[in-house]
Amino acid sequence: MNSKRAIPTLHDVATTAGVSTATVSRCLNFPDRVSPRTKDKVLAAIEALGYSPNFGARAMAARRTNTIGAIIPTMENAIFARGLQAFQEELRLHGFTMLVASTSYKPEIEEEQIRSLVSRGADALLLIGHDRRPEIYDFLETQGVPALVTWAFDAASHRTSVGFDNQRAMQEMATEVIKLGHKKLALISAETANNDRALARRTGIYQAMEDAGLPPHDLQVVETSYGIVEGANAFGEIMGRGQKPTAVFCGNDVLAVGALRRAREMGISVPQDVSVIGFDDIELAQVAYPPLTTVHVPHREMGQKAARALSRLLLEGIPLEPTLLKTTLVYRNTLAPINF
Amino acid sequence: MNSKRAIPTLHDVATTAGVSTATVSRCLNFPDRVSPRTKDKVLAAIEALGYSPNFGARAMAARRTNTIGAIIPTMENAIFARGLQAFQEELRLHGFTMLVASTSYKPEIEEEQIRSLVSRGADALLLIGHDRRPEIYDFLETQGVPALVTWAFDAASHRTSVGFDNQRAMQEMATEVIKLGHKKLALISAETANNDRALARRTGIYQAMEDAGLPPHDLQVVETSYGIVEGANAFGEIMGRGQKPTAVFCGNDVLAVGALRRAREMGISVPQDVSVIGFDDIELAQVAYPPLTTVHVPHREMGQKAARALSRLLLEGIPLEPTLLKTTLVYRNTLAPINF
DNA sequence: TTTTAAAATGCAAGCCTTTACATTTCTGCA
DNA sequence: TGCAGAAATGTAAAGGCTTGCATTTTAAAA
Repeated sequence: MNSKRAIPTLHDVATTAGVSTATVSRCLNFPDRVSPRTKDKVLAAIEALGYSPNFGARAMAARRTNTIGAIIPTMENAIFARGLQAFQEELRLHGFTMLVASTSYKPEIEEEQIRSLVSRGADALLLIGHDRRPEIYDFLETQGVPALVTWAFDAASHRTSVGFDNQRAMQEMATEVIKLGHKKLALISAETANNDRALARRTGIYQAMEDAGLPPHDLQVVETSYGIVEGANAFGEIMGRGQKPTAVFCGNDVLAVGALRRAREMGISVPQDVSVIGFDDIELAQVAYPPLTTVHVPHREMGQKAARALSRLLLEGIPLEPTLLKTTLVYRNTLAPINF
Repeated sequence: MNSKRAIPTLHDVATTAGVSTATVSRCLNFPDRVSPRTKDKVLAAIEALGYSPNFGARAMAARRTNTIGAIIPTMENAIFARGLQAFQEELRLHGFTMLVASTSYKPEIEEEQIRSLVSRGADALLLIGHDRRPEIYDFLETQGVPALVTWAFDAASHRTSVGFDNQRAMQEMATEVIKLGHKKLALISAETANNDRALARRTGIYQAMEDAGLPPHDLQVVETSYGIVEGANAFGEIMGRGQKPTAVFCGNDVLAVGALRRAREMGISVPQDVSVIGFDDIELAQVAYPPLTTVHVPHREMGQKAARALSRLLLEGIPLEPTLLKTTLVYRNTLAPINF
């Protein structure tokens, strides 16, 4: 039947509409530069043929794609989802399309994905965190693809970032916790290798301890990969040891929710027996039981600002500017003073 | 400085390595068809130049992209994430790359995304649910892009699907609930317009009621959009009315978790005062408090099988085959018999 | 009407790869 | 050493679109 009907091209549309390919192309790209009558003919032909422009050819001829790539560690949880959603929505307003790729927190995969998105013609890239091989940045430079770092902020880095200060945020929280009398602290951290955010958060706690005259060395740290179950196990490990902490920091809310769950299973009351602190303030944090005390990160704002910055750069040539976003402490029900 | 250095092309690599473009191309695509010595030279040139193949040109010349597009309603929650992750992992094993796009549950955006992915050269598409305008399917046919429907199963549809029977699954659950003595039922449903899964789940409950001799008309239905907060509000609305149900079904786990939360806030005990039932069995369901009774959907299996089916089609020409996956009832702590 | 500028349209080159086919270089063996 | 066949490499066309420039049509002004 219709089996081997060839895919319609610009040329087919032009023939059907009785115009040149240039006109069809303009009709698609600059509708006002075409007379209404012609436009109608062309659109009718497009509709009749079921034509769809070939992106590759278009990208090659136009040397841009109106596409921005975002490379995130994982889509499996909400941490990046919300910010990304905002990023996409804002991008859409400016006529850009977002392409997402995920890396499972593996640097090799990240490099692969960066190359893949660049080769797919991404006009710019959104990256998470600063930490990657300089070769990658060189590559991006060679390819002329601007990249914006988010979810972290480092004024020192020459890579522009729109993000927040992971270390300071965690340090603020830790300072508050210490003020409440907690001295025996533990941290369930995401893996710090290749993850500057996790590292910065840990450093923030060390810093707060030092400032308070506590030996940083005393912080019990368990590193684990992402996931509720992983958080639960890490919590079990920590509370199973001799030296039980009175406050357990978690590198992110997902781990914290896991900790909360294991606490319940172990019959440990939060916050009476132990305080649990999260990071990120994703939806999960409010829903957890008890509702989680955590550090709020303005994910939506971050996504939106990142999108604006990139559109401005691409559309108007306005250079990227480092932007520091404020985090806030959200007190809910998992943190209590010691000996209350 | 390095400002206007042009982006390196295959041709540049060829010149640098002192070979023809054909050789460079082969070096990239069929490494064993090139002598080791030449390969070294070429790879060195590629490295030195920071070359990255132009995807568009490649797609155009090769007439395939090894890319499969997935279009999902939203990335904001875990419902699609897990299945998609599995889909991607399996795809990767077969040498394909996944491209994701999301639609915010809006049919117009979905159409746009379908066109966008097709025009980007997706060799095939993964779609959620059957329900869309026939024109879209015609378009896909014209473009020669196979599409596989998931998250739903309809043997009657001529669009092949790898999924589960939403109606039957919900019906089974409802039958059990009714067996426990529940007669006053409510449903917090996702919006059923343009969502055949939500519709099927509702129908499942109606069916179960009818089978049990209950008037389907008695089911209190509140439709709401996605989100924990929305679920909470819907629950509040239902429990604020005169006729209070003894069991509240939820179209998905996210809504259910919202319901649970609001119940707690209202001082309503689950399951003593009211039973709450979810759907999907995402991670959230286990973590909720109390752990949620729900319908388990084999998301990972679905993603994996979909990926296999598509790879087989693209690589070996084996036609897609409808595949029905089994759901199971997961009893946790939010469902209890009436008058217990 | 005629003239003139503006608007609409057409022509054709160029964007970067892959690949069928042609040609050259090896390899092993007589 | 010479030769056939295999392996490696090169040549050049094709693929679909955009866009600078040239040409034609339209509209407005005279």
